Amino acid sequence: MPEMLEVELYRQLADRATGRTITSVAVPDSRVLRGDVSVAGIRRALVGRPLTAARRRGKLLLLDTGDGGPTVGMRFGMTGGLVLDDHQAIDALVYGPAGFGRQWVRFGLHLAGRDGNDGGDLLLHDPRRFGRVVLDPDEDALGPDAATVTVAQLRHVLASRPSPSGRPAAGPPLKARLLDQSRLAGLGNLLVDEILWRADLSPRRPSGSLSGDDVNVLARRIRSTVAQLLRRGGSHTGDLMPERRAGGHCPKDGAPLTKSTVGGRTTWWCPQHQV
DNA sequence: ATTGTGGCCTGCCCGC
DNA sequence: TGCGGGCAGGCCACAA
Repeated sequence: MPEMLEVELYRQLADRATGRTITSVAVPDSRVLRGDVSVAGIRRALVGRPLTAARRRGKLLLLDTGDGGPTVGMRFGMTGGLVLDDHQAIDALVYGPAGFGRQWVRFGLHLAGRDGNDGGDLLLHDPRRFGRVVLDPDEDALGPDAATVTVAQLRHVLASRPSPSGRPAAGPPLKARLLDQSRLAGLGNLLVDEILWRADLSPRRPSGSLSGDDVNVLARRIRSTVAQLLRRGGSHTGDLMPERRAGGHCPKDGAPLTKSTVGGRTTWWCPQHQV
């Protein structure tokens, strides 16, 4: 998906619809509901209710409704985008088709403004159909948000249960742990590669092998990288990104980058300084 | 129980 | 130009 930075931009856009009332719900492709609720059910739950807040946890966008209505949870998959009043939060996702296509709208809330006049539409635009809409998602199934992760929280994220033999397990690769949304919410493939590159840590390092200082530095790197790339405008604005390709070199020391699969995802890193 | 794998989907880009 | 293969910022069900 869009990672947490893109979803934060979606949240800021959706926040402009706070105070408007849902007058109808469009579900051109019911697969977006994943069987969690019927089209009729989601209409009953939402029509007539006001949007009261736009929140985010990790990559999950949360739209609260008033008058006892549910919270609408939106996940954006790999190519999902949010459109409000014909305004796109992200002009073109790096791995999605550029621009807007009416045929790629999978879900829509038609809105009325406070004065009762036409209040526009909030649309989920998702060519690849990996996005999902759910009612009242279990927010606590997600770990703490990466934007504000503390050292203590990160220590818990990286900790491994002792093995049956009693000795502490080395744990899965560091990158796999950072991508596990149930332990830490928000980081995706590009952000993790950028963060580990900045933190001088190999994505293959066993997650339980970090020293106290390592964890301290990594927590700071996560927060600062998230903040900086959000200011720059998204997950694809990292310093490693331009070199994340065949023949790419480390912007720090010029070493040829390594490409491999770690945590099930394509991973680029510098074998020279990431250890 | 944790961890790894395949599958879900579609569009784009590259090489033949 | 046309076509096939490989690839993609995520997540979920499933197997070991």
